Amino acid sequence: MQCADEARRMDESYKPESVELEAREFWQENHTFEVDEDPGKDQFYCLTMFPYPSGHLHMGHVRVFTISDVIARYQRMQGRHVLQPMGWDAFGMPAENAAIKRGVPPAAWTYRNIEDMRGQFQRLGYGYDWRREITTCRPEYYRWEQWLFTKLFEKGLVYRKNSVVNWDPVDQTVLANEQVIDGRGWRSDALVERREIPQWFMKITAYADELLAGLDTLDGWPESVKSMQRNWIGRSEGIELRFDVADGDALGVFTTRPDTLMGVTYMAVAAEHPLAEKAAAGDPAIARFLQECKTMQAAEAAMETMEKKGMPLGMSAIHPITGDAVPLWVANFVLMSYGTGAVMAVPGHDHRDWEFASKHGLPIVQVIEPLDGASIDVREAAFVEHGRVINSGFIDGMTFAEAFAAIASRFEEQGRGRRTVNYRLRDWGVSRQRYWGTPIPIIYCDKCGAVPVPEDELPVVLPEDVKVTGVGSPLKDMPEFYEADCPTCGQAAHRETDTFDTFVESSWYFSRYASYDCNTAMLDERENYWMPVDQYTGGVEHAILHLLYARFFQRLMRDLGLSSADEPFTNLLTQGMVLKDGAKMSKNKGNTVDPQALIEKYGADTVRLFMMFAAPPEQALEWSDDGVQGAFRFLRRFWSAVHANAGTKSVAAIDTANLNDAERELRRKTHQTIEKVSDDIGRRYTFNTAIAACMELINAVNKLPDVSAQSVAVRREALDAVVLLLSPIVPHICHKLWQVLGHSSAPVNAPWPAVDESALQQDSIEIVLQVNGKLRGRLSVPADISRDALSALALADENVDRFVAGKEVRKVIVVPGRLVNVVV
RNA sequence: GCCCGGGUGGCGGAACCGGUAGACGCUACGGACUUAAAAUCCGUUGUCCGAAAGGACGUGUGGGUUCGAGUCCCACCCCGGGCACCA
Repeated sequence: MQCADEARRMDESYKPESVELEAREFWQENHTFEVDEDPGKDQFYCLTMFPYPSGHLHMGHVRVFTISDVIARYQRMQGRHVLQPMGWDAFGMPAENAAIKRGVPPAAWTYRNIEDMRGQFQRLGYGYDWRREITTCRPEYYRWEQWLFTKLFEKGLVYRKNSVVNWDPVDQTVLANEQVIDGRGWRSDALVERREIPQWFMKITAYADELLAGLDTLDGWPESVKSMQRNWIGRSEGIELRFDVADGDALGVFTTRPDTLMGVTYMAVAAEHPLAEKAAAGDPAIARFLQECKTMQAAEAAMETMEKKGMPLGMSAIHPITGDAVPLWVANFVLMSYGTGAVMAVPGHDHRDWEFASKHGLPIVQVIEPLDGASIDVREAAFVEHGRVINSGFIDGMTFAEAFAAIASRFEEQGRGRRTVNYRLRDWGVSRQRYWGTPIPIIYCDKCGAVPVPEDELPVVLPEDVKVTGVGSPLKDMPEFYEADCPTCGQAAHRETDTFDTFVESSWYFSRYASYDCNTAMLDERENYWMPVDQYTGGVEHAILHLLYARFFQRLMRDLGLSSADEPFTNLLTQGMVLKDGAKMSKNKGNTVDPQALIEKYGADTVRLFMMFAAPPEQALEWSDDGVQGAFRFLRRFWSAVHANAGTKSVAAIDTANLNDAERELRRKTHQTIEKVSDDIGRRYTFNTAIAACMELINAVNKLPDVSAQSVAVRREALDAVVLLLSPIVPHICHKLWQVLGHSSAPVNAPWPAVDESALQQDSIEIVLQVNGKLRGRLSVPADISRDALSALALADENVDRFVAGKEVRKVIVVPGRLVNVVV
């Protein structure tokens, strides 16, 4: 007897490892997640931002891939034909750093990491079509990227120009912003210098207006992301005008505030501006200042927070209206690469100009007054809002728009300026002076210049067996790589040794999953079946760069006839970070938790459940070991609740007319839960509240212990529902429990449960009673009660009466189905 | 500095359209079971006053709108993400 009990208990106890293996084998044997194009089916493309193969899975990965997998599995149960692929963003700096540290070539290190991580992903039960796996460092992938670049070259959408990099004078190498710490090289500790070198650019600005307008069509994107992109593109209407400089030079500037033109009291140019260099030639102090400006980081954040410095150049510009002399300064915060490298300064009506003027004792003049006539003093603070023009001669009294038009027309007549649109967005510099990246397919010929590598010579293959030292790219020491014949004239030439920014690979991989094995073109007609991505999920840190570049590439591919979609991602979900002790999990901080160890201890379902339960996906998630334990406990309760109710072979049909109150209430709860979970997973992506609702339902099942046939049937209905509702989140345990409940199908292939509206009906509802907005009582009333009857009942209530107590009732507010508020 | 978020019990969070603040879970405490421990189950758990009934206070800070504000408006403080070569 005891032995039999023991045996049954063993059988019924939850053992994640075997349960999860069984489910995984089922999916694998049935090729469950392998999908091909089927025009008769409603397709759904569910994609996660692919990972960099760092070698170890971290909690951030588990979180984002689980979110996406839950959505994919839910959509599948909705009857959609779901594609969920996976791949590797395999080029990047960490491989070079590992190579320097350990002497392993980046390629070998990367491939090894991919093997390790693929195994970990499979253990987590994600429903990927692994046949479509993409690895960006493989020539069969990047050859198409090289091909695209040569097409863009032909279309004039790429060009070469000088631009600024961080130069480490000791290591003789270019540093990434991340490698500059407090203005010094991370390895050499040398003061980093700004250096201009020729680099390739893609004309993203040619698409600025379209990228901006496209945001209005992205109803499935978070407003915050769209807003960040709008501000990043930074479209502004203004005028471009020319200030003459004393001895024949001219200074072009752009302004969005021509109405403040009479308030210009000085001009500032960048250190690299020709006028600054001209002044420096005759003045050692200016030359020293320009030299000082070179030891400055390229990052905008560093620039904006540094001390604003400047000095007069001893030259003047001529004000285009008054003809007055305006002093010319050089300033470290004006950048040669932004706009014209010069700004007109209006300290009375611009914060930064005001600060600089105050510091250097430059005059501050008021030329705008507030429309409401409020009194202001520009000596105290800049007034930056639009207003009415004053102290400005022919434009006095005008509004912003009137003054803008008047100034623009005058300059256009004089040929001194014109109306124009300016963008904050700059063209995308794609050259990197690094080895581990896609070779830029260009050959430099002394006679023919820069020549794209012809299609039949692609791919330009990156040699993988190299020694990385950290000083320059190994490609520069490999004549077998860089020696080439000019494709045009055939004479000896040399190959570009720079590689692409790794953002280039991630700007089109989503399309390639559809045409993953096509070796005759970048994309084929299958692209049209899957694209655009229905649901894209990834870190909010990619809100601007990656997502903007991908939107740009989508348009490039469209304009080359490779795709018909304007936008690559219809719906976007940005997930928050995983924190521990309030800080981002990172190796540096030593606060990481290894997902692998947890999976071994509790199983994949527990880890998935905790991740989805601890916080809604967009928020930061605080790690908690106790919370993981709690998730495991819940799965055990879930397991035993199902087993406790699975004994009866045949379950009676539910006779809805003959349920007692408790049974009817449990049924209502079952269908309320189906309704809520469908909305939480399908629309709101609030997986935490979906799980909470399922927990409540299981608690309610356990509280209905009656063994009558109808009670058994109602409990089974609830458990059938909850197994299906939780199956996208904890798919392995649900796969097993579905069998335990006597079903021969698998939840992954089952339809999503439907709500029985009649089960939701309620005869009486609870109404809250308030006096002056404070809760004073509750009332159970018929669901269809009239407003007047409700109002009368409320006033008659003794709790309400206690607080009304003879005072005059001024108003009674009735919110049907919710509350009555008596105002006295 | 600029752009975008966030701030609710001891903790993670819930409250979806301005209508019961604290669902669900964790922790802690009390109890049951056990020779014992673990596991499990039951109960309590925002703060203060009160024996209780009940009351007052309470969503970063200060103001405002409203019958009613965690939710809307204004100002401020703190924390996080991004700022173009980390991915």
